[in-house]
Amino acid sequence: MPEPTYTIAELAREFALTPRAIRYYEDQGLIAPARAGVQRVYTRRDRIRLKLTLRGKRLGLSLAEIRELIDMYDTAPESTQLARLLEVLARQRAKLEQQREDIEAVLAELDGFERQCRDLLEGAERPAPRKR
DNA sequence: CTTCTCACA
DNA sequence: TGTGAGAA
Repeated sequence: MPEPTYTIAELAREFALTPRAIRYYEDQGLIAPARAGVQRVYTRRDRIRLKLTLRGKRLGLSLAEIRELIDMYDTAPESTQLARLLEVLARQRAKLEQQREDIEAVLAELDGFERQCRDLLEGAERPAPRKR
């Protein structure tokens, strides 16, 4: 059985990406498909790397981080790879928690403004009784 | 289908 | 982090 291969259009369809995005990932060093003349030929291995790339993206990792992890996938020993993965994940967790703090601060400020607005509105609808 | 470039968000 | 257009 020969290796199954894929065209860029096939992978684009399978992973719901544009061919352009896949070429962009290649530019960023995440995949390195072979060529048949000028056309890219993707092997099962390229397909796996693309899948790993998308998993990294779901975790919110940068393409540079994903590239580093993917490179280790076929170079560094697994223990090294897993240790590095844990570092990246810890940093990502810290980043998300910081974002959550920032969002909560803005939400609190929003609460304050809303309260002021409602107070003003109430004042207009039910004006203070005039003195007579 | 390909490369490359410029522009845009 | 991508996209779209246009040239070749």
